[in-house]
Amino acid sequence: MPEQTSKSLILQQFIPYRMVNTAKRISDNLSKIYVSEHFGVTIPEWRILARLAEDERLNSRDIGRITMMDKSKVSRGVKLLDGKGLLIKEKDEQDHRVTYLSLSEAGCRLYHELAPRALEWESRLIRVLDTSEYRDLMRILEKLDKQLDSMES
Amino acid sequence: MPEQTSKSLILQQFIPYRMVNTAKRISDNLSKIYVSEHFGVTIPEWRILARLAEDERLNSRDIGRITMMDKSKVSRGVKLLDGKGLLIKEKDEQDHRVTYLSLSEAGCRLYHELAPRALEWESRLIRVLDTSEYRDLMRILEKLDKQLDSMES
DNA sequence: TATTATTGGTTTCACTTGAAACTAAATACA
DNA sequence: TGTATTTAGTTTCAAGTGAAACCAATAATA
Repeated sequence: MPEQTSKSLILQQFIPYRMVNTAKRISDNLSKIYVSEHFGVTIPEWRILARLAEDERLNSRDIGRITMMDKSKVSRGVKLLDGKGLLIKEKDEQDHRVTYLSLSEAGCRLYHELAPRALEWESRLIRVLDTSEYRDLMRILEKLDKQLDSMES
Repeated sequence: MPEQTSKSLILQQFIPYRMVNTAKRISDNLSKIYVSEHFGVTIPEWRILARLAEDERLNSRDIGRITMMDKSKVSRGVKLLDGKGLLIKEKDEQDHRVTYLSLSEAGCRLYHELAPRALEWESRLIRVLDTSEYRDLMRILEKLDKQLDSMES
């Protein structure tokens, strides 16, 4: 009987480890753009901003669902953005629990300052991938996401 | 003059966003195995454990450098593992600042309980990728890491 | 219509995190 | 030598996090 049947775990070849490490580096580096670099926006704020730039009049719940942030995070992000006058809030007339959020003038302006820099940073990052690799990565991420859906349920 | 030259940012197609989201889901799900599932090991502890299983007699600094954890995290992880009797510590005779760490009997045993489950979880995750996609992903992660190295400097 | 369950959103609380300060030891250099 | 710098590792502190409790409003059901 072999004393150690299992294929051994080598951290450098362990997908979860690699993905998490690389993603953290990406997040840390990119976030420097909006967090420090004179914009003073947190990551949750940035996500909400970006999401509202794509779709007007979302409520917190929608934003949470779409961006995979739990409701506390969204709530705090919204509070911060609102405090800076970057949002427009509209209470739903029918359902008084929900508030629709959109970007104010200032919110739009900030977004249009930030987005090009974020895109520029991304393009510098993925410059090392050729077009097929870029498509591969997207497809792989989609597949992994789908698999996670099924593993979570 | 065009009023909006920049390619617009769509969150779902923005690599940093996608990578960070997927990696977080992976981390959250996998960590359930060792955090809760009757092992009670934190993520930093697990990383140190796994790393020491691969290489004996590392000091905290080495572990930090290799696993990309800052020294506070390593320090706390080591303290926890040591408190459970999972480590062997040896002070360097020449340099009294450094302590070499190895797995104790119990540490080895715990590792050999955990590793197969982690690998099993990984294999369930990547089951959706065909062999070429698996290789693609590894190569892409390597390229991104290398690019991050150069962007950070 | 009263009662119960559900939902959108906020807040609390215990825990984790990383930057910075710190300690102790070793090294460099005057 | 002695003084300044660097390094291994710990601790402190302020901030961020998510689970759970909570509040108010709506929907479901008796």
